[in-house]
Amino acid sequence: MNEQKTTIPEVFLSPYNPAEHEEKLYKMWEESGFFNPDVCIEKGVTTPDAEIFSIVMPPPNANASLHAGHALFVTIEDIMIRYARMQGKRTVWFPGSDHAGFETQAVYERHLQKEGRSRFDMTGEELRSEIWDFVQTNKAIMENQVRSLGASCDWTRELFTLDERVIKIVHNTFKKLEEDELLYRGARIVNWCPKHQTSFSNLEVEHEDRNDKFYYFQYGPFVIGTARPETKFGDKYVVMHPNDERYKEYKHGQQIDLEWINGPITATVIKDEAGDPEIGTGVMTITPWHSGVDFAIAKRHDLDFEQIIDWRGKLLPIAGEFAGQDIKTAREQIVAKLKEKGLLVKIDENYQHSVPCCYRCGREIEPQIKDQWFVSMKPLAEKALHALDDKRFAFMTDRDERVFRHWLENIEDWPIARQIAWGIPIPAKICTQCEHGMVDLDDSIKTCTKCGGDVIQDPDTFDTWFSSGQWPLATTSYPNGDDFKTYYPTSVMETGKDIIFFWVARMIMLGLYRTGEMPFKTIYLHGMVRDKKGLKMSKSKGNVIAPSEIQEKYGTDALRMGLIVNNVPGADMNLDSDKVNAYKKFANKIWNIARFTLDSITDMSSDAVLNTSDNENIENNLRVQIVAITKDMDSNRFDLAAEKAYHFVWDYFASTLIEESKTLLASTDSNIKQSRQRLLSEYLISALKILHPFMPFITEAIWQEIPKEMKDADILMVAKWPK
RNA sequence: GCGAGAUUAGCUCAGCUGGUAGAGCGUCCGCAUGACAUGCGGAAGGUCACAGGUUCAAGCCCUGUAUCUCGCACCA
Repeated sequence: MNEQKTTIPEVFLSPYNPAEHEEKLYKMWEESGFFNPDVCIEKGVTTPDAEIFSIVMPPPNANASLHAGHALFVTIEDIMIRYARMQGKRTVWFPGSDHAGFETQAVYERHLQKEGRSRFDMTGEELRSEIWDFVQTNKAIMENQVRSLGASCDWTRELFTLDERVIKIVHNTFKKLEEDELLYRGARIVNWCPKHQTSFSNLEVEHEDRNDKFYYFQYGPFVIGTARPETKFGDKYVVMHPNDERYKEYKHGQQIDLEWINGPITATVIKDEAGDPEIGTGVMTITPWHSGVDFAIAKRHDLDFEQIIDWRGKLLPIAGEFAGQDIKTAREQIVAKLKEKGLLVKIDENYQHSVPCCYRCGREIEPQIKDQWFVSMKPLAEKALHALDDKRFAFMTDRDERVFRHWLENIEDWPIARQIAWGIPIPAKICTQCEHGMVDLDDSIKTCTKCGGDVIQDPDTFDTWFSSGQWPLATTSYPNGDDFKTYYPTSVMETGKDIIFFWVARMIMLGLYRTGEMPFKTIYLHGMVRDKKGLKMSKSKGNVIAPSEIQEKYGTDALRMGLIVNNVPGADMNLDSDKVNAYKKFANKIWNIARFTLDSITDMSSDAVLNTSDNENIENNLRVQIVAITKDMDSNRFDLAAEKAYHFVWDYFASTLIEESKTLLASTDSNIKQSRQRLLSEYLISALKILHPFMPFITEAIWQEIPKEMKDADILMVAKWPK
């Protein structure tokens, strides 16, 4: 120990203990007001005309604790924000939380189920009110977890997706879509989940590959094939390709009497190009109410529509003796009856197909016809494609751009209503007589504008993604807010690649639609966080890693480093606690570097002159590292920047510089000694700054122990990025 | 069916515009050395999936093959 002086603060005498510092430091940051750019301007940390850097946080669902994916996005975005702030940019990060309509309701329904209750025994109002309370509690927990991760977002600008401001924008968009004739209400095929009793967009439907039986039945003179005999009761149209030579004797519109499941029927021949001669026998019957393809054929030829299966998945009276049966149990019995009647030709036991399922419960989706609000997406998608062509925004990686483009070029209209209580109500009236729907923002419509009949409030709510798609508008207070004028378009949209269509594409389309401008300039999509073996985390596998547990065990800084190093933008990454532990050790290393450095410095004045070799060291070593790391930061390669910083600090600063300093500091030549002290001081200051975006807590904890004369700011968070 | 990505040390993965392979963990040997044993010094371990090609030079570029993963779409 150096006998001359003992300025070393006592905290350094024991290893770095994250739990001791993190909460206090976050409180200090939050109370300093520097998360808020207005305060930064007021206190001279940044200037009003400084370059703008803004991010809208993907609002976590207010229905559960944070998972590893949240920890990843908070880390990446906080790195961006802290880096920008240290560069003196006018920086803001808009936090928020999402009511997550269907998701939250589904979570809450499970709670109800545990209590032996069901939402179907409650009014929408009761359900809404209970979920509201549930969400308030979870929202607070979630926000504190975001804080614990070190997120330097501006809480004074926080927003919830059910706040008035959001609802107003969403309602106005709905109205504008109607005025621009981009909104229509019509009876179309929807993806209906018989369990959740709501419709979904195509994005919410998952396809499960299955091996099922495929049945061939005699249908008059034809043999038809189907995997779903239970839908066939109403089939009275037989479709084939117009050019199929095998069936040229049959004419379009020709009627044929034949025996079918429940007795004789009259079938009509339809020639349509949707009939693929290559599949099965080239002949099919159609069920327009329960199939999108069949629906389209029926529309083209103005055919009848009949519902066979009810909203709960049970057969309707058209099924005769099978009415009331659940379709899952009815199938075999129907086949048995057809066999009895001699109409079963054969069964292919090994038919491979993929079945649409509810992404949440896995139950088979039943296509149904339902009157729904749809948004015409093609005009909106074209605007987005033009913006992409004009390079008004860019993806970090080309592959994201290709995927995005492909989706937009093949976009389908968007059903935006959900039959659930938890969400933003659709401001519309529905006629009880003619089903006509009327947009009504101010509750002024009392009778049907079409038939004069009675109207009721539309009981549905918006698809969560319809409101989330307007999130950048809401957070910045479109259209008149100062934030909108200052921070829109935002600099970067950073979110998971799994929601590129759900969210990113919708924000782009709706943002362009409302403002004519892109909601953001750069899109950074991160991959999924998996467990240490690369498996998807799931409760059933028991491999879910809760960020809070990792934080407690290794510290938040270590978690952040574990999430960022080696994590290539867009690629999935594996979270391994051994890796996080390595960064816990690194945190302790930094701690001891600071201890050694501060202990070595006897003279705090910065006027010590660097000797030639130390000066060269700064120029050829420190500066070079800073430039390299800054370059990685500027290209959003935080994985590389973090790794460089790690090696620079450990392998050079600690292993080389400090080791050689031990002899130099003992020199009797005061110039050598003082020069060395100043060199170490510069290294420490720079290292802390470089590491701060990645490891904000420990770097700030050390910064707070550094004598004022040595530093350019009281709080590291607002110190200047080194050059 | 359309499209994308992956294949590098025992494990999990980096390697940015081509120049004799890197990290973490693990393994082996040694060590109290003005901070740190959450440490220090050292070592072993890779024909960079395979086959061709371009180049003075290829893990990196081109062609093909194999295996795996993911996304989208369709299904009578």
